[in-house]
Amino acid sequence: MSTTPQAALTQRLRAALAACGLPPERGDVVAAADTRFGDYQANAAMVLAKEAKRNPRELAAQIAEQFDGGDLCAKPEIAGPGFLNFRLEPGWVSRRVGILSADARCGVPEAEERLKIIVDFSSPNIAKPMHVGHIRSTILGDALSRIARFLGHEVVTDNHLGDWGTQFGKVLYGWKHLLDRAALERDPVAEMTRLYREVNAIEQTDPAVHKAAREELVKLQQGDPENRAIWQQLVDLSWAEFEEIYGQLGIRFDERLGESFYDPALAALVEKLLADGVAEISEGAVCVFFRDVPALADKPCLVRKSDGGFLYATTDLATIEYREERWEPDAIWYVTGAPQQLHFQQVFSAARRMGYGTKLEHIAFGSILGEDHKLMKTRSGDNVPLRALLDEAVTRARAMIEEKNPEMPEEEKKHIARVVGLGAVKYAELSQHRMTDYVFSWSKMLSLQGNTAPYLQNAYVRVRSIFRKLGTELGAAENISLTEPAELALAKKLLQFGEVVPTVLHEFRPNLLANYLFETANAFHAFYEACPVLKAEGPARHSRLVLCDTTARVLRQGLELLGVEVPERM
RNA sequence: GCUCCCGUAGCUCAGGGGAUAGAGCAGCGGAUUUCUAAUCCGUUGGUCGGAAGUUCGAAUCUUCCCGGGAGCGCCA
Repeated sequence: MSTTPQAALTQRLRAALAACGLPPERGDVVAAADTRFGDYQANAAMVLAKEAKRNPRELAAQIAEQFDGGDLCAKPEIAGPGFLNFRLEPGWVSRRVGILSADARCGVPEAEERLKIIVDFSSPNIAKPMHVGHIRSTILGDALSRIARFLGHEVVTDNHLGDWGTQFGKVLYGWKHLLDRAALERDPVAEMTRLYREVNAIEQTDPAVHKAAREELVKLQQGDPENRAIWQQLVDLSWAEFEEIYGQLGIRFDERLGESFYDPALAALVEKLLADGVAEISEGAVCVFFRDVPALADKPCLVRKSDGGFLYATTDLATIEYREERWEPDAIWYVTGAPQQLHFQQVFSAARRMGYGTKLEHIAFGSILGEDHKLMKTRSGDNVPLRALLDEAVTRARAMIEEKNPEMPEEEKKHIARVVGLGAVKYAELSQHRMTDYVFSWSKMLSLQGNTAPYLQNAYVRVRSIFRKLGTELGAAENISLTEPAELALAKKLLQFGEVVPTVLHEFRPNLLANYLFETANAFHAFYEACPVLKAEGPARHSRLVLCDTTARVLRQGLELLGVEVPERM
């Protein structure tokens, strides 16, 4: 089971084109823009007619004449300037739903070429709380990784922690002079943040402290055992908190090679860049110039400061070097915000200059805005801590359940609140085009109406409710017969799952999958209103049960690819 | 100054060469002895920021302009 309607139609259209003496590879078929015209459409006649200087409608007629739809569809209709419109046969759709219902992959074909992909995402900073700024990277990166894996690619997820850098001088100084042990035990990351801020404030007025903090940093970098041990504690305590959040979100990483991991390689890397003529010394710093790239002509990439220190770009290049040696990947995906576009342009250009041909992708995304349309912040102007945000999501979902189903057992309420609340936050991210700055709204993401996680989860729950009432699970899915418009509309949607999932990776767009799932849930709800299932009899009842079960499986699989769980009841 | 991203219904957003531009919310009008109405059906609402261009065809591609956001050698 890997043939989608689109693939089947494309194959047949190509045969028709070949029979007309036209280039078969031009026979692309796409889902119809408007279902009034049919289920699928081909624009090939218009394109080819222009090239051949022929009348498009005549050419369309000729193609239609040669088109053999078999039991898949009848002769295509010709409309407008030369559209070919295809309508799937209900019998064929019914049979395909039967096959789909037994397919573990829900009709999603595996990628033709199995790629090795490293996905670099989340990357929070040690000694600082994770905040909303990390949420998009984390959720997007996880969803893209899941989808790539499902399509058969070999994926390595790597959390490139911010565990090295100038901030540690301040934290180390604070740790030694201002540490509140009790506070550290209560909330380690909060205490680290306090230390950083406090030292940062004192530094402004006390040059001696500024100097001392710098010295702590230098000692750390030189491998001083005491500072190294404190640093390790900072990392461990921070990671423990991050892991709690990742656990809650159901996200795991194959690797967590932070910036510190690459530090030992930086000096040699810069020397190599100089020796190879990739970089040059300018104003005391080591830079890579891109004089041949107009957009970067006046924007060199610094890899070593005039004081000998290394930079963000240096670490990123060392990271590429390491990943190349260890994994020889086909692609590396960086899921980080749009403001870093210039940085990645530079790093990618430098990597090519170093001779690496790996496909490097910066998967950029926009910002999250508050209700005031400005960058989302707390009232005091700080970043919103991620943990508090996730807790609130669960609390709000809990309140909804409490209102709707107060009699539900405590254990189940808790579970559902988590699944619905966290699902809502994730889905709100993923249903949005990644480049848009979007406005964070609790009421919208938790609404049962519209393109939201609860709406989709509810569709799943409705199906499960039917099977609970039925008392048994489904037997063999044979002799499916779908005739009602609402049945067929839903069935055709389900068959498109295998068409949609692969497109997500073309431009890294999980929102395409989200849109599809929303349309599917919508089609299901409409079917649910129009077609009784348990009250139906004979073949209709059986067919509808299969349709329901397949809907549930597609919704569950689709949401799982987005990292969203489904409850059995809500 | 240079570069990148965004501008679509009152609001939040889809659609990124194809037909009469869609959805949710809000508004208006309906459907409930329920397989969970936590839903569904109907309806009002748009010079797709503006102007040129490419094309049989442009919200979509190109250029310029306007408006908003961001980034641009020694932070990450």
